[in-house]
Amino acid sequence: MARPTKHQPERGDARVRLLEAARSVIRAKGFAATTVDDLCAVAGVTKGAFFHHFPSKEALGVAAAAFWTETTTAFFEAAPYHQPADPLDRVLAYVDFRKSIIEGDLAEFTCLVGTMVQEAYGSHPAIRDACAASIFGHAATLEPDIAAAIQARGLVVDWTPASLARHTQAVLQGAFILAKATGDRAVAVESVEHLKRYIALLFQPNAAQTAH
Amino acid sequence: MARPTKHQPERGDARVRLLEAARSVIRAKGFAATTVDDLCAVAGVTKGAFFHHFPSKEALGVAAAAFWTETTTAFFEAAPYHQPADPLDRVLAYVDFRKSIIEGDLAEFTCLVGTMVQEAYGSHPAIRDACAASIFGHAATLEPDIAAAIQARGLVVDWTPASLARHTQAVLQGAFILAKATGDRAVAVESVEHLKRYIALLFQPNAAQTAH
DNA sequence: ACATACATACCGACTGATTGGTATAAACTG
DNA sequence: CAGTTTATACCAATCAGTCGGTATGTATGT
Repeated sequence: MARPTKHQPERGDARVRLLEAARSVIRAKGFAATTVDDLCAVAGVTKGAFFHHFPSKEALGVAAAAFWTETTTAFFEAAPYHQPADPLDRVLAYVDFRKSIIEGDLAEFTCLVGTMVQEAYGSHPAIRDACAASIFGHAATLEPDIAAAIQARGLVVDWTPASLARHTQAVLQGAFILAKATGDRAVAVESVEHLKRYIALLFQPNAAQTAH
Repeated sequence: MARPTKHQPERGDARVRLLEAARSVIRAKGFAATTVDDLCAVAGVTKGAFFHHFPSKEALGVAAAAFWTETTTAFFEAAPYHQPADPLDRVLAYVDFRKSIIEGDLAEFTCLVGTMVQEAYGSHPAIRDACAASIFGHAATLEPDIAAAIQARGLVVDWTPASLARHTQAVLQGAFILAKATGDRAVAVESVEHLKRYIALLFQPNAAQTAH
């Protein structure tokens, strides 16, 4: 993957710099409003380099989603929320961890693929699929802990581990939208706290769990 | 509604048709990818008419958000979820109602202002503010019933009615994103059911409510 | 009654800037 | 040298926005 280049020793190669530029610019402006020239300027490359590495702007969108999947997967695998011995504690630690990384600028903590899929779902199926794979692939990593938490407590529930895992992602994506609307991350933190409270209540003994 | 007067011949015809076009096209393609020509074609008017009614594309975005607020406010005021005598039942009926209107095409049940604010929050502050007013104005309509439900049960809680009201909107917005990613509304319905279960658990007697 | 003056609603050809994408050559690497 | 990567110049298409013009209705003064 990484090829040694003496052409521009300090900076990474053009492809990665373009993907990093896409990650930040698209999160701030959206996919459609981001121009190829924007990305070239931020990455410090020319259009020739852009179209050498990506056949089209849409292809860059797909690659940016895949790049997002790679980097976030590594990030969450290395995160400390896997340490608790009890599976429920791991799930709650995940939510706490997600809360703790809501820091800094909006474009730094919001989700690239959640932003992109809103614009791409109708016009760019390839981007939509890459975003869906990213979101639901990440959600799937939560399922084993949720399932183990149910079993450890002998709970009988009318929902599935997969659906709760997806729900956590829905809350996060929605929290990001509200944060963008207010310009304040506090409203996002607040929703994540409601999510944590929900999970705690779900696993509380003797809770009558009926939604219908 | 109102017959066109002599002084205002066919008033609102072109303007309202453009706003209705914006409502559907922007929900399907996003704000940036929607062109003025798109809107004119769908509304059946010319560009001259567009710029007669709106000074800029951004101004149309603001007007579309205001139009969305007007129409949805009327829609929710007329909805049947206000009927139950018990305030908690009204809140749960609201969630059920939101679930029941997740029907048909994605661009028919998703939220215009939630879609727009993602693209506009950085580049178009006027649109962002109009979207924020729409989302949080709607959330605020839930607060009295939530507060009444707390009081009716003599509950002591470590969260506010306003924060729970905002959380309902976060879940809905996030549910729409997941639905756009899958192309299937089922995943959105699923999250709304988790939301309902959460609210039911919050108001269940003897629930130890601690999130921290 | 009638002309003048003005306001509103809309039309559609046009424009200057910008867009995604291409052509081709130069520069670097092994 | 051969292959890969990057630079520069360019293009056709498209974009938001402009502008002169038409049609219709209202207000006012005489």
